[in-house]
Amino acid sequence: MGEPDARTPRERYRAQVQEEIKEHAWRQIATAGASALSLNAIAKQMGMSGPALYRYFANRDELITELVKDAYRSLADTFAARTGAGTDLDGLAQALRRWALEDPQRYLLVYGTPVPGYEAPEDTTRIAAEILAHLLGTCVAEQLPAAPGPLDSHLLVGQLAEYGARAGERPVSSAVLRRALAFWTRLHGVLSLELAGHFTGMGFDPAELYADEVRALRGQGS
Amino acid sequence: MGEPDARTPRERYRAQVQEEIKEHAWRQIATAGASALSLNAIAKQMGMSGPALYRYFANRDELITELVKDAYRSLADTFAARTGAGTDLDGLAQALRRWALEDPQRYLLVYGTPVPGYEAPEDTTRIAAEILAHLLGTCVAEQLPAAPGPLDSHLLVGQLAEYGARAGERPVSSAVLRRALAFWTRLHGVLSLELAGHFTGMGFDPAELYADEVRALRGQGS
DNA sequence: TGTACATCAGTGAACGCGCGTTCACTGATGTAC
DNA sequence: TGTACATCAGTGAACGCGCGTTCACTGATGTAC
Repeated sequence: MGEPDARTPRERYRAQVQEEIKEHAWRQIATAGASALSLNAIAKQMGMSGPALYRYFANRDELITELVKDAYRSLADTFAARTGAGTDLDGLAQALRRWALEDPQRYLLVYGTPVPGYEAPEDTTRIAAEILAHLLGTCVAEQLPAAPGPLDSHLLVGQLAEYGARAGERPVSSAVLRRALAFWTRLHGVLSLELAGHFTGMGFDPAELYADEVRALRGQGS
Repeated sequence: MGEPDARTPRERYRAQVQEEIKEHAWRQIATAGASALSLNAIAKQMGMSGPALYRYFANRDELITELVKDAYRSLADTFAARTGAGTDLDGLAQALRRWALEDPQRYLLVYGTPVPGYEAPEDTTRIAAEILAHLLGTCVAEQLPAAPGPLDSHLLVGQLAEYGARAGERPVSSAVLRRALAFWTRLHGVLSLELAGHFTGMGFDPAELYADEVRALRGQGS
């Protein structure tokens, strides 16, 4: 610990306040959703005047962009930590679920209904692709049973390959790609409905449904 | 045509204006999302003053509730029309996709990220259960390959049974229930990601991914 | 058929509120000599 | 070490806006006798 901090005190302070703003933003999103995010409200909670925030973010959209990027980054890191060692799909799936339940609104901010009028900048989609690449890489490494599907996208394979999705020298067949995408969509299906509260009052445990889907994807059962 | 309308002219007029308000509301939701729905804006578009709308809806929440109910009702009817005759899962799945793409925001309003602060009243969840019951009924009728799963919810089966989910006298096993739920979550997974634009730029056709999932659910391929 | 009354749709003014954002300014912190 | 200057964080007032909602009201439409 204690590699010397190259930043000036001002820069450190600046980064710290910026972080504090984001924390309040997340707390606000957690209670009222992303569309209710208000700069003035954040400022008030921090004991500052509204305009002060414009020292740290050009406008509301830029703050949201930063939150989206942080969310993607956080999930990408979670996946990266997993794919390094054990490389099991099970672990990846459970990590995803834990990450989602840890902060539902964070999950919904990136994978839920898009904020109307907000357009994600290019670098966020790059991180999103990196996340998908981790998934694809793990699918390749685990040699999943890959049903032949018509899905064929050299474009996507090419995009994902940039992020080391190849996992060794095994080539990515379109069947594996299809499998990885199914992995994504199925888990998202259960997760998003659970987070939206669509299973409440139905008398079963969403975790079991989730586990079932993981099992089906790995080839035991359908 | 032409069964006599028991309603008075005033009632007919009232219903007509109410319908017109909803249409404008949908158009607004389609462009800016549900959280941006504004009574004043609707009134302006209709050439009325804002307060006039309070003759037709007690407040903003009641209007949203009505829209949610209409959306559920619409999907339930679509399913009902299908399950009556042919009773095939394929048709049901395609009908769902068509219904979703026909008006993406309508789909997202009921199955997307919940509007923060808005709580769905009991009768909407009843229609939602009816929709699920159609699905379960079709699963039972088609005798899907049902992998044994731990999912067991007499509560849910009981709820769904009220809406004629039993489909003849075949009992609903927990395995079939699990299958029906997977049907729902998997299709929603593909659909919601597609509607949110998460597949754009990836170079494949979401319809194929969707068709793959339907095929897998029906037992050909995994 | 005509009159008296009740019902109800719609208006316009008003209330209080919070929003994003700009602007000119003050005061503290850092930098250069 | 001390002074002169530049940088930058934060303030307070202000702008224009749209929101949901209430209220007292006008005027048209329907109902009862």
